[in-house]
Amino acid sequence: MNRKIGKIRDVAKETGLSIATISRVMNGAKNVSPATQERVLDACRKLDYLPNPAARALSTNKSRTIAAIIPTIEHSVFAKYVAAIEQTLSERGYSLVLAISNGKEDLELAAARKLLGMGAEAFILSGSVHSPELTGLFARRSVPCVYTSIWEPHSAVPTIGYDNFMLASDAVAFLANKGHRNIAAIHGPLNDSDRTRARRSGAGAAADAAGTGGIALRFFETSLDVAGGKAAIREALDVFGTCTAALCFSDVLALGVYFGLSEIGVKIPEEFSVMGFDNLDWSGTVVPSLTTINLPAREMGVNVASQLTAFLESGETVVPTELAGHIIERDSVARIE
Amino acid sequence: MNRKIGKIRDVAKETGLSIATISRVMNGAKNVSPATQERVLDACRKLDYLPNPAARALSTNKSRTIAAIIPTIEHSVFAKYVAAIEQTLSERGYSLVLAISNGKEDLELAAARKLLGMGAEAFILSGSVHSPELTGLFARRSVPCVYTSIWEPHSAVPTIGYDNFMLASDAVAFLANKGHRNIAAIHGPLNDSDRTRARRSGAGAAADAAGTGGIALRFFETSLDVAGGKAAIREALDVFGTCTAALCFSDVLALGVYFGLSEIGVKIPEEFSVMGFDNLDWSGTVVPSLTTINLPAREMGVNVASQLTAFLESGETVVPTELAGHIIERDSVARIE
DNA sequence: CTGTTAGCGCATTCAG
DNA sequence: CTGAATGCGCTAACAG
Repeated sequence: MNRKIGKIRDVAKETGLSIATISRVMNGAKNVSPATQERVLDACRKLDYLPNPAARALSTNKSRTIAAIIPTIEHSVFAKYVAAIEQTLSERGYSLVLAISNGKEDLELAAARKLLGMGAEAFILSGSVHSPELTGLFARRSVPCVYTSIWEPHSAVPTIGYDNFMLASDAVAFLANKGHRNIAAIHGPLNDSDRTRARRSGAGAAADAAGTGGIALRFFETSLDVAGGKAAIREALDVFGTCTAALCFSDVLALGVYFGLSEIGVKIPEEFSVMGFDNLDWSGTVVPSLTTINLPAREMGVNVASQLTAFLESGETVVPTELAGHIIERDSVARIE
Repeated sequence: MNRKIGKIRDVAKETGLSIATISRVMNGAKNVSPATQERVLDACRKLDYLPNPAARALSTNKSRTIAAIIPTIEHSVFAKYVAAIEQTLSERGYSLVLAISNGKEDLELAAARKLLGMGAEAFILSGSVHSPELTGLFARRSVPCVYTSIWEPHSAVPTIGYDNFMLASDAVAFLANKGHRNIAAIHGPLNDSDRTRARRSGAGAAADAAGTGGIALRFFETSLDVAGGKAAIREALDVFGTCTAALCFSDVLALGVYFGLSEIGVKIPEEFSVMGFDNLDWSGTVVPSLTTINLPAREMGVNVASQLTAFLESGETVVPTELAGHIIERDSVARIE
């Protein structure tokens, strides 16, 4: 019991007003005379009073806290995304509680329970695959929730994100259009990510669409980091020597491919083409600059945060939103015959 | 007012017990018969009851929430650090509220106010330079707080981290020992980071210690990203053509240097040596592998989180802790004459 | 424009 | 081992 910190009554006493008035100015109610308003504000500063958040939350049934559970925050587009969420939430007077699931459903569920038990008013998840208990929990308590990094218009839960299937498909088409017929697709663990699975399906579909005698596409699963990319390209070259291009489902993997290739003296793009996914901040700086797919990480963060707060504030229903991703053509993919 | 969610009274009614008993089992009190305990737990599951965090916080005056304000979460060692904090806090039943300051004192202060007003029980900051209002605020309310990423044994606020001055100094000594006499030190914005300033001082001190005719060290300030590193090495080569090595105060900058050098066909380490700082996960994978300084980001996160929760739980005072960083010698630095 | 009053949901004495 | 009563600090009607 910290007796040092001022409560609303102390401010009331100090100003000779009632606690109701204090509460009013703390909440920006309009029906307070400017004079008393000033008086109250002064007293607050003097006593360095801050409303007790728990009491306020108990009264209003609102915590002004939103939870995000993300697969990882390290080496990836998620960092950018989280930063955007935090900023936007912050501007609107909300806080972000963060949990990391490592892509595991059980960890995600546990985190969600904890965060709920911590007062989170809404949840931001990644992807559309979650444990049934989780979705049940949210449904029963009618906790607003949105799935991000994906675009699934028919999902029961609103999605805000990009179409991974289509984007990967576009990437393959792009490569095909440049003359590449044998493509190694390098991706992270399938188990942990429905986004990766969608991208894989999309790439496969595009390859199939090219018809017989069309595109040979082989997949290489690896760890989602630079070392993974490096190992994968080595393997790809080994077992799929005819491939002329690598499509990496993350720029991080592409960076690994760069170094794997550099190590064995293969020149990009003259001898081998590389394409990424994410458009991380350094992708235009590497040499050669990386042709990749821009994912609207920042917009996505801003969008979810805005919509969720708007819903919480005024009940505006969250509208599923597709954010465009697009190919950024730079120098790492060559046209070949 | 969500009338769907169960309150403690509903559970009491359901089990025919009193709310006090329910409260007891929810809090793991020992003085409850195993039988009733079971009964209560069943009812909780059935009604899918979760204690209201605000009410609980109001009663106990504890929110089980810890705030971290970090300069950035993108492209850097901070992501790893934050992940470690989150995991550790999570294991101990605490939540992490995150705010990003971009290294600006005013943003940091604003964030702190918000987080305090949100119920954060303790704060994790980076570096030792903070606005006086901030420190005053914490002091008056006696909010536990620790400074991280630095080591300053005499600081009034406990620090948990590494000695940036010493580490940078060691790095210069290491390079000098390899025969380098003209070194370009590349770093991010000085204004935003006392860690950077400490590293700069340390590097300078080491150079001076080498005495007259010793080390020529020139500093290049740039943006803290890959592009910044690339631009800086170009400038360094331009105005300090005699330098034979670049000491980068972040691996991210070193990566930029790699590409800047690659672009103009300068070979590492044969023609130019590069040293980093951070030991990011990819630093051993790049080609050539990067000689850098390992910063104990993960340990630091675990340490702060553990100590802070221990303090909140049982009042164990936070003990300032120096975490060792050390040089990881790999292939990017050559010995020269 | 300002004051009074009644809970918000739970932890916690204190009895029994 | 269990129940009844009190109050945490604040917001939100409702009065005036």
